[in-house]
Amino acid sequence: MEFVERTFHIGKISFPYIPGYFSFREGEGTIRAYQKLSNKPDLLMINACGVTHPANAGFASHIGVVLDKPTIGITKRMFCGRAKIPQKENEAQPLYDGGKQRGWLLKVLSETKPIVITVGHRTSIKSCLEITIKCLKGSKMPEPLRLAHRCAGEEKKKWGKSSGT
DNA sequence: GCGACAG
DNA sequence: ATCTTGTCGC
Repeated sequence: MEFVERTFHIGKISFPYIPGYFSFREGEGTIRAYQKLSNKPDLLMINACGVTHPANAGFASHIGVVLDKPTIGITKRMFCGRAKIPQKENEAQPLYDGGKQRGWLLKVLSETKPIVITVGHRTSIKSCLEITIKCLKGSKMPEPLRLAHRCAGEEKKKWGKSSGT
């Protein structure tokens, strides 16, 4: 795995942060940034929920449908669903919501809380976990998300207050 | 029933 | 997300 390209978008936020309604706040900016990519990826890792959502369609799922692209949703804490908490490093526990498994809790590092991995769009329970694990590179969060987050921070510093992660 | 609640 | 001191590990 190696870095290929990065793009970003700066615009005015026109919707407040309301858990459950991410798409309205960050949808446009995310799509704009995606459209600027010269190399379109085969899959998107989104820092938000997938199908573990009150409407079974969190931001990761929503963006996957809009862009017609497979997605995986990864967050630092659960929004919906129930799961046993993995204690041992490398341990994964199934995350259930709406009567079926929709993701995992993965204890990446022994000293930090597990990350939440959820099916977004056109990915499976099995593939979302496998792909995420393949993207781990020593940090709690998978490398693509870590780099994207760092990139956002850099641009934010250059342009001042105006973005949204 | 109440509190908590992806970024 | 944002603010923000001191502390810990590679």
